[in-house]
Amino acid sequence: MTTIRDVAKHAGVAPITVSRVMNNSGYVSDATRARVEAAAAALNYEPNLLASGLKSRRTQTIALVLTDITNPFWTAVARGVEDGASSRNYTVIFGNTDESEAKQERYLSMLLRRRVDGVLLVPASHTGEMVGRLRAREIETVVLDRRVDDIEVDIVRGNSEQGARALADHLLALGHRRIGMLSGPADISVSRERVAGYRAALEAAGIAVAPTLIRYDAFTVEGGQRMAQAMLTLDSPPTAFLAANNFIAVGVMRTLHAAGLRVPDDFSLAAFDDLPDNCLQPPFLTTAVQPAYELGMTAVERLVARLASEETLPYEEFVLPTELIVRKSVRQVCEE
Amino acid sequence: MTTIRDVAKHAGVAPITVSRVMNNSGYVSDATRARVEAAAAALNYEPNLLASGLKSRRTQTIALVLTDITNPFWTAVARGVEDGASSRNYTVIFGNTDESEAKQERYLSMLLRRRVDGVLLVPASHTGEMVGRLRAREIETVVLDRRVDDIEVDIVRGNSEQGARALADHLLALGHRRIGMLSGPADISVSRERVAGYRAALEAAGIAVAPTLIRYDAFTVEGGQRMAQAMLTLDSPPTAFLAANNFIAVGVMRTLHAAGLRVPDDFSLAAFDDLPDNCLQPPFLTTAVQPAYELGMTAVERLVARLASEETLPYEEFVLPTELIVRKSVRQVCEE
DNA sequence: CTGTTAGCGCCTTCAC
DNA sequence: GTGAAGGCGCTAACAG
Repeated sequence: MTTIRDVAKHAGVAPITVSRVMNNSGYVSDATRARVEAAAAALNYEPNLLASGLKSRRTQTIALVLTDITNPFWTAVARGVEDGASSRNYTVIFGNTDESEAKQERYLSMLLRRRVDGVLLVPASHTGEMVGRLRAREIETVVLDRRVDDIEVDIVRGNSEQGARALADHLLALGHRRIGMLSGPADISVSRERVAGYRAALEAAGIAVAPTLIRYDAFTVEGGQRMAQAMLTLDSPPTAFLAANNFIAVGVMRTLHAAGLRVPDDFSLAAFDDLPDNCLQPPFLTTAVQPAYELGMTAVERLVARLASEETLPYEEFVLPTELIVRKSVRQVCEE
Repeated sequence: MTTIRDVAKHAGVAPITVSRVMNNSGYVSDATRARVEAAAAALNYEPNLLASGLKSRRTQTIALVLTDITNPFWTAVARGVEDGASSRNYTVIFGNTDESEAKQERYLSMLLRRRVDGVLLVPASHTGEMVGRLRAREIETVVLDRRVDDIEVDIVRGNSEQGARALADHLLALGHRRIGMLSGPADISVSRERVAGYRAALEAAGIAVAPTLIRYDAFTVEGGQRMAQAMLTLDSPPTAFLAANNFIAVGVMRTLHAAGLRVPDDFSLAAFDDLPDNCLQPPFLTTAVQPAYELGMTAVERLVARLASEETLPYEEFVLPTELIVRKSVRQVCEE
């Protein structure tokens, strides 16, 4: 494998000059630059990023630690991150935590060993501990999707409260008065914010919030099934469901379908996050769509800006809007 | 940041002894080992993988170069790769080529610079050139999903021909005689193999293969739409479609739907690759399902085995079976 | 504009 | 079982 010294010799210059040409750092005359570039090309030289990272303490690597790449929402985020990173000459390494703090812990150790420049973190817990530990090692962090307690940090997230509010307002406007709110784990900020948006809508409409109509469970199909099942057995069940994410919505649909009930004829359904648009039937579900790709892209941009900046930037929160897309899963009700 | 020397000092040993403890290499007495481990823990020591990689020439990193992580098939492969790699202490870096050789080229250069130990490659072209160049740099490669010409290499792929054959046989058994084969780009091995499976089924059934009933286009929804459209305008259109991947199937469904035609009432449809199982309606499409996760897992396993092996292993081809799942998109025809 | 020196943190080699 | 020396390939800091 050819080294910087080989190129230097071939071009008749010192290794550091080759370094300056390859990195566009410092002054090099055009003539020298040309000679070095020719030599590098002739020898098929590829700089060793391990060596340069060891010396310069910058690895041009960022990590994306998320819950599960298999969820289409996160897939889109990951694609945004990868596009943003590779166009800025960063490489992405990624890991799935499956919401497990133990797995997150294991990844963290790996990232420290690799001396990544920065981390995009979807925290498995609501504490800022992980962020603090990264910062102690001088690894910049941008938190994605969720808030964390007790620490100031850059955050890039969709506007959960506004999105949930829009969905609930939409259901209310169509006459629904008993709306079942099916949320995610209670200790994750997005779950609480989506419930908060729901509450705000009901209160603004002067409707009492019934505790039995709010449930928390996993952000999964199974979670949605459990919650829908529970609500169907209420004395006075809801006329509409507000699902806090796409998988929960699928669980609701499956539960209703299994019970011989139809959407929107028997129950209305509105959901947070879109489903993959490559499903067979034309899109049907009324949703509040977060800009997943842009979330990923924004997060890398902020991280890279922070890495490139001389002075330390103030910590900011980037809240991207959520868009209400009305399709066909909600019907108007007239009486109740 | 604490180094191996700090730990050595703290434990009263030489740096090399710490190295031996951390890597489980060479003999270390239990007492010394305990002292070193205590020191490492006390100092929060995380070995610098850049430094160790520079010296040892092994980075514990593998790359996954695929077409587009956004396709649920590839997402599942990626998850399999990540799980397999992280359990063996490898980190995965990934890149999307979007089937572009230029992008693939750019990634390759990045991977060389990072001195990755191995590459899992979904080649953007059918030539073995990329594999050869990696091998020239002593980077082990396992090709995923596709075959390449002119070079021996490990390949892990689903059995395209068998899967297509099973789908075609199924359609034939239900009485279909005119089956439209909608395949991917003609220069990708899986496209040709799926057509080959289709041909074999027809020939075994003694049915002439009509050239107008075979088309090649992109593995996308748009490709599926174009091909379906073309076949609908034939003098005698097919009664069934065989889509060579999931996106093409979606394109077919959309085209038929737009034309007011229904599946399976008006046309039958069978497809290669499943759709994400989180679509709203219960799974409907009859498919030949490749074990995507296992493909990824198998590929890492082979790569890691190759990296760990003293002698050079023979190049093998791992062909995983494809499973026919009969659902509701195909109906029986009686006459023609 | 270009070069010299030194060292990043670790592991290979060889010695004891 | 343990250690000393040296170098992996690169660049920061300082000269000139």
